Amino acid sequence: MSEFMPTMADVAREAGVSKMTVSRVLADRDVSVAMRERVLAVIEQLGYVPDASAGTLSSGRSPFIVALVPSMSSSNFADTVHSLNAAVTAHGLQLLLGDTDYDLKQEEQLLRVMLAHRPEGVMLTGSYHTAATRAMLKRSKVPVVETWDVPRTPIQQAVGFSNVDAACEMMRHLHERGYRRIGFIGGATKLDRRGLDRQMGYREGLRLFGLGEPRVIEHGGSPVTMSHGGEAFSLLLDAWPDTDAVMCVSDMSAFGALMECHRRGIPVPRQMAVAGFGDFEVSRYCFPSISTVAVDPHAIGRIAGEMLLAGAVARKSGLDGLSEKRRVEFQVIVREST
Amino acid sequence: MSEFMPTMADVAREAGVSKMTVSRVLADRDVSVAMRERVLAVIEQLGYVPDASAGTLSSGRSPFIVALVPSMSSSNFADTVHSLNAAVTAHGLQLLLGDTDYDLKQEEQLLRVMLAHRPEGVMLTGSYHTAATRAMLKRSKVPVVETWDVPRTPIQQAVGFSNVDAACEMMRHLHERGYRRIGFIGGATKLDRRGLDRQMGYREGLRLFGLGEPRVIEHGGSPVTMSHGGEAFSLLLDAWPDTDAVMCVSDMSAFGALMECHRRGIPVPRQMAVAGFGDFEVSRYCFPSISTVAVDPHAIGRIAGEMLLAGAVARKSGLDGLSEKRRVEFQVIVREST
DNA sequence: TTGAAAGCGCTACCAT
DNA sequence: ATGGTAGCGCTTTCAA
Repeated sequence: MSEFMPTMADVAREAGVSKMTVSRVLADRDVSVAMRERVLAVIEQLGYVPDASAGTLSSGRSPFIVALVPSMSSSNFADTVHSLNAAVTAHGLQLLLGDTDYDLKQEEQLLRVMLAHRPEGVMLTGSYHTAATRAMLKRSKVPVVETWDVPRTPIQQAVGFSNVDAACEMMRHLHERGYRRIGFIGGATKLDRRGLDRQMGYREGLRLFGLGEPRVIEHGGSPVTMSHGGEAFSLLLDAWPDTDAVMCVSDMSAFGALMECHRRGIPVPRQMAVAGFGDFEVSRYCFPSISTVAVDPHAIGRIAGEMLLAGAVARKSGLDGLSEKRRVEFQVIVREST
Repeated sequence: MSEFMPTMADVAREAGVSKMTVSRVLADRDVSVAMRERVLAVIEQLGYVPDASAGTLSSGRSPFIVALVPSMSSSNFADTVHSLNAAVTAHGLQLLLGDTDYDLKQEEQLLRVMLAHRPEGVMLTGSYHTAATRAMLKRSKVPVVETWDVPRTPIQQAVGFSNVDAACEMMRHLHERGYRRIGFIGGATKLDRRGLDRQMGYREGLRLFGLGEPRVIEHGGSPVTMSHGGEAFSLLLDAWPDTDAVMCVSDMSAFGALMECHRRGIPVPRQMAVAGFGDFEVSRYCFPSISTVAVDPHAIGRIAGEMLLAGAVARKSGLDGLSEKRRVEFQVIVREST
């Protein structure tokens, strides 16, 4: 087998046509049926694969949409990415995916590398970014959508919900159920702004319903894990033994807390209520099932895709910076644990 | 603000040097300190971002490693990808990630698109692929590594373990514990070959230890979910009420089965043992904790990265097709559920 | 250490 | 419906 990698010129020569005809066949433009078949046969026979960088350079059109998430292991973000992917793939684009590990500085560096591919759009997670990140995005004129949060002043477009409000709704539910000594467990890291917003919602709920001083345990890094939840719950009980409900920053930690209750023989919800956030699979199927705040990660991904596509069209028409905010619903799902 | 996107030529002119000097500064080649600083200042001031497609086209070197996984939502694959990413990022490469949805035909189509970027390497999941996939890979001469399985005849390199053997080891454990009427629950789809291999291991275990006829429930699609597990477990009890242990194709379904036991008041493991596969977080922290087969997804990703990097070097030296198989350890982890 | 020229493989544009 | 030419922005190669 030859070491040789065929180019469009090879296909053209072999088929006895011009490069342009080959290019048109691949782009599905106007070519006669006979011609198309002849060219396709040669492509097949040679095993020709077009070179994307040449195409991009020549046309000025990139096939990429950049998507930056804090973690791919989180099913929420994985779901958002999956739907975003479906949305953009339908338009012939592909995802260039990056994993920031909950680190804004790393988000900035990743973005710098990825902008070199001149993407048609950029999806970011959250509304907190470095100044350099914002500057790069502004300068590049690329369509941008921030997700999972709705900032007061988005870079451009945004789709998400208020984590503060959502957490506060869960507090309303707990209060209505009669719980009065409610604790909160979340991560120790300042990097997870959505987690901090949820804690703010908890505090707002305390004030709103007159539930006294905060009982907050910050423990563990990002992403929040089940074991963090169990440990944090133990710390919470040490600090405030009379706690009658615990609100968790995520279903993962809620599950950890719930299992710790099992181990200690604490009946849930009779003696201790447990609330989660995110509607992860585990909270629906565990026993007792965990009350949680449900959002639709797929909707976020799908809408982000639509916004980016619209932004790409707008940019081509010379229009500047769409600026739309869209909110997705969140909903307190009451299950057995509260 | 201008609509204009600066090129290397702009930087060069502004700095009063040639394009080559700018290129060298960016590549960190030999340039005098004074010159470097002058150029970097202009780059900063202009907000210049190099164009990756031009660079790729000109140098013939792509910055991409392609990674194709059945699903990003599975934490096992997410972990593998994470480690692969760490390994290749250290060498200045970036991942082009694809999600096949457990569909070999989609794997083929994704690969076709991604080969257009002339990647330096390709990571595949599993050892089953379409003929066209194999042909493309062979022709492109790109370094390839198959993961999560160790095929008899890999396309090139492979890193993984035998799912058959691993499942059989779990059967040995169950047999030693005294269980004799063991069922198996897995997915209904033929697409998950690793799942089928695990079922084969179950059947081999039955024969090896003289445990009678198979009790197999195939239920639900890919990826396997917790709810599939609960439903399949119910079907298993309907079909073979005297079952005393259930081996599950994944920790997800094992957890579903375990929760179904809770609901039915079946004590675990006294009346029913539950075994999983994959050592997911949930199996370690649930109650009772679930015995499982642990593999190291991070090791698979890291080794895959090393193999690909080695393959890229070999290719540059004109060498052809490295062919190495590496096995990672698996281990039966005994917990409370068996 | 720096520069000039050529060319990577493709598509836009204008002809025919 | 098809072809020819120019050029995208960079790196390679060779020269100074």
